Amino acid sequence: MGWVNRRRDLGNVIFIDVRDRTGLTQIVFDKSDNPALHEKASQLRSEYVVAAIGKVRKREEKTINRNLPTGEIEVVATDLKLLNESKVPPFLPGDPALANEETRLKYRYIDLRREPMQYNIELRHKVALAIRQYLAAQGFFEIETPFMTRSTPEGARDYLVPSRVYPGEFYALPQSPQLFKQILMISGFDKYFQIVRCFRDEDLRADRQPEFTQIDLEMTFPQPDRVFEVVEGFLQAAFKVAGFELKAPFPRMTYDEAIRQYGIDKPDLRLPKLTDVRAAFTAEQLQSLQLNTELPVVAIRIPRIGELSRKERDDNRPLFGERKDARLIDDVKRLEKSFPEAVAKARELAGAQPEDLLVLVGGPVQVEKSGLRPDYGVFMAAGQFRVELSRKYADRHMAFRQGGFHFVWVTDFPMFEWDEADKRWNAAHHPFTSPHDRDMDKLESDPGSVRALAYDVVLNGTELGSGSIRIHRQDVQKKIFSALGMSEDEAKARFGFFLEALEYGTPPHGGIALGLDRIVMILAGAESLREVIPFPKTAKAVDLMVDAPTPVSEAQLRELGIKIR
RNA sequence: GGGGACGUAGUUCAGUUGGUUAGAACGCUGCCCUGUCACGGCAGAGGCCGCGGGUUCGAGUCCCGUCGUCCCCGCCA
Repeated sequence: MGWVNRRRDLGNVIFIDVRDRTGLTQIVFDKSDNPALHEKASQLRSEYVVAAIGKVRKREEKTINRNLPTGEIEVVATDLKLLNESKVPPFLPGDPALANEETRLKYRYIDLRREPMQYNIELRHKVALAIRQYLAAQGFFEIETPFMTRSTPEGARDYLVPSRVYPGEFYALPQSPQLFKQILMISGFDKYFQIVRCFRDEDLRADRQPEFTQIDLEMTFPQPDRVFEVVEGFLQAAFKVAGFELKAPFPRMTYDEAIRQYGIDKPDLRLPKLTDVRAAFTAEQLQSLQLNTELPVVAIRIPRIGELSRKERDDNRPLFGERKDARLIDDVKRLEKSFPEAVAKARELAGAQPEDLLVLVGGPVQVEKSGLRPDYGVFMAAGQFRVELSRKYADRHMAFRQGGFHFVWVTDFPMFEWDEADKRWNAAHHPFTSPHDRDMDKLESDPGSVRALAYDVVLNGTELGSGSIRIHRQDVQKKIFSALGMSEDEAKARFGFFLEALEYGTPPHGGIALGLDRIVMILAGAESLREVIPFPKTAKAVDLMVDAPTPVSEAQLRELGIKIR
């Protein structure tokens, strides 16, 4: 039984490819064997649903189709049941030319019949199952937490659900089960996990959907190492499903190292490191290049790529020109004429081979985002530039074709970030993250230097997950709120229920959450989350199939006490 | 909120400097065909050129607006 994938009518013999979740099978109808049945088969059309009864026959040698797993057999039909007809579909699941995504999403049920989508959804199932099995075997309980909960104005915008019983009041859909899982630790549930939907009302991207799935976990009494071990374990299990063996433990680097060596807090270890080659230049040389002598000169070494053409250089220049916080000096060939010794020294410092391209980037810097050291801005810009370059050249240069999965733990994130717009410190991860013991005394004097027991797991430059050891002591939690400029009353109003829970014997605890969609996307080799989510939203957060969101009736609104202006 | 790309047949696309009857492939319909497997051959149907306005003797093509899809920035603790 299955769908008619293709019909090949040769006149007196008809071949039907029947498709189901497992693939294709050829059914043969021969007029000379059974004229009535052959006539019936000639009425079949694409996507009709059929049941064929017959004998499975080994194909003759010259009619074997090596391209098909079932290509050595076929079913010789003795009976045929038409279970359902189909309108002519807007596109055929077997068509190699892919329909426009708008059409695919509107007719998602047809799109999902396509073999690649069937593969992705099956992969998603298997990955989730492997993770569940691994965590269950490690003693984790999967415990559900509410979808209708309390709005927390921190962080992303909440999706709100109006309460009918309390007009004017709202539930919020969770951005993550963060506080519930911490309370589960306080409740004595030791090891918790959940593969759970999270909701954020923010603008979308190829790798961001308003509802997405996290592998959320939390445990009592862990060191970060213990969390890493669990995550590495379930990632190994998940990647094995797709046929990849991961080596564990994953390498680690601190946030500061990542910024210094890769210019970004989610380094792609396949790419070469950055080097500060300021020491190669004299102060006069830097001034003649109109560079701030206090700031680094970052060498971006691109192995075995040769010199950039004028056009390639110009194409990439805007990446810096628009940012205003860094300046592309030039590629080294041109600088060499003015400062041959300096360039030679810079090459040496960066460990550049003759065929390597060196691109130099320098200040001045305009810090926009944080209280980090000002030179980080340059590094971040450089990191971005480098990634763009690597994509551009990916097809031509083996240097960037190294396959494989390069995981890294990035640890010791800053506890706070300076919010320039609001002139205050924000929690870099979230306010329940524990600072390092050794930095406790700097919470007030120098918040920017406080490091947190927060960590990210990064794969090939993509952040897969983020977690921390949490604060389990009331007094520490109060200090953090105060460092964030939150009064005691304010903290009580927002998180009172949680602060109260903290007072009743809270064990040390910590955990992490990883994006399931992103993991599956990477394993599927997909470019967008929409390829691994059965019913995704468009970039404007619309479901094209069910046509949501929609206005609702006056009666519904009245019942909720809501007026639309 | 901002920037960019795209929108032509059911689908994927082409459409020259603005020029009179808008094309191709796949799909669809009919006929032919006994070993195809992206079957093949012949014939045919199928178009509000996203929508609205403007410029022009004349607009798929130029201009303005608008809607939709995609990508990026902001945003996403």
